[in-house]
Amino acid sequence: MIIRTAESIFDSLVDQIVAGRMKPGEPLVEQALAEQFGVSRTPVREALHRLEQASLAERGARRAFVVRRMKASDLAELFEAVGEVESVLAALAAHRMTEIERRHMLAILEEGKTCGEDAERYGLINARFHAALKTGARNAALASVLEELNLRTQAWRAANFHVDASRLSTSRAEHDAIAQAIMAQDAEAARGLMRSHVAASYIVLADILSRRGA
Amino acid sequence: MIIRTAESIFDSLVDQIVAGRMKPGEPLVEQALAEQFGVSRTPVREALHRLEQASLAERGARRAFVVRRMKASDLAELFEAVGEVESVLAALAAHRMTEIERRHMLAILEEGKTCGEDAERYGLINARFHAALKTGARNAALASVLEELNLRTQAWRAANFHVDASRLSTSRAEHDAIAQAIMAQDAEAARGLMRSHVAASYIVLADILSRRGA
DNA sequence: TATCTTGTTTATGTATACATGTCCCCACAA
DNA sequence: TTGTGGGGACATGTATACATAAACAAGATA
Repeated sequence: MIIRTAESIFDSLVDQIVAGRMKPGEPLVEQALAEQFGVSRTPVREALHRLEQASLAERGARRAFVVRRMKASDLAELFEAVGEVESVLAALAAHRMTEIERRHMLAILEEGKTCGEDAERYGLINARFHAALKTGARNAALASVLEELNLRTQAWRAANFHVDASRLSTSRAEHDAIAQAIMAQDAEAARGLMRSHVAASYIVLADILSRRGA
Repeated sequence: MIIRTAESIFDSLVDQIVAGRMKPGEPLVEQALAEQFGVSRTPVREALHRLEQASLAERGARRAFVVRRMKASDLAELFEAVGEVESVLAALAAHRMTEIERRHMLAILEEGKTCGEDAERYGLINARFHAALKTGARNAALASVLEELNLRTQAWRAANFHVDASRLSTSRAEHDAIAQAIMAQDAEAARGLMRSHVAASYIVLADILSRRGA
């Protein structure tokens, strides 16, 4: 990828952080990044500020930016927030999805069953399922909020990619249950199921992290 | 206020937009604002980008920034989002507030009853009540999300300040009901009551706006 | 008359130089 | 030994000049 604009620099940095190639605490110095990307400090500077607002970077020593460090409790709060917002979207989608959207949602899940144990491919299907709910909820403000929160969680999801893999069949079953509730237009059931779904994936992730720490 | 830094420029612009002194569609030109504030374009530029991220500004003609225009449907979505997030916070707070926090919350509401018809003073009490729930929910991620959403609604709240006034006694009763649910640790009741509470204030606001439009 | 081209205007985007601020470290004195 | 003050390094903050992109208008051409 050729880097020219501030936005592409932002995207590139997000990629590197989310993919775990830049680790928490690692310094993000304007001058160094500017030379690395072959541009001046100005666009790099803008990218770093956007990173800070996305909670992917924070101020470290000497006011310099560093890749954001997160405590375990921060991660727990973040996943709780994602779970709650996704739950709301699921509940709204239960009432608001059109017939076409419902069928589309079911088709996505069917496709997910053809993935077998291919975790990477299933991950894409998973994303499409959640995207379908986001659209079906008919609320751009909540959708943007969720995207912002997800940006933060992805740093962990990527670093601990095998969470999805270990939960693959469980996750499929949970998705089916959520879809069923939505088809029945049972908003409260959809909400509760989605909350459990997100919480379950968090628990696996937290377990992996704590084993590493131990 | 003396304007020197990018952050204070941002704050100043937020104030002017939120207070309705800058109206939707009004252009925000870097050069003009720089001269007005007595600084160079650089800090103004940074402030404008932050405004865009806060959804208070958007791109208009000639790629220039303008104060964000909102359609009625956007406003409805926004209030729905606020209502849902506040509901979640209320539900979490029902389980998590300490005894001290609960007493503090009740004290705030008692103080609200001494305001009489002083809408401005009651507005402050109102803010403190919602802030107490935000703290009591013990989730910084959700709290920051709510703050961001509220930043957007305030542009309307300020312009239509008398919404609070017209609903003063009703609002008090709703707050009492929410507090009661929280004291009883009834999360689902708190959630539902809070949702209605926000929806009710939106309905009044929308009514005022549609009368103006008519 | 319609449209395509091109110049001008107006705004943002980027590069570079300089200003400011913070933290570290070490000298030096109580 | 410890506390304190100043110099220097390093990183961000700001000012200014130049580059670029998009929209509008005027004029040439079919």
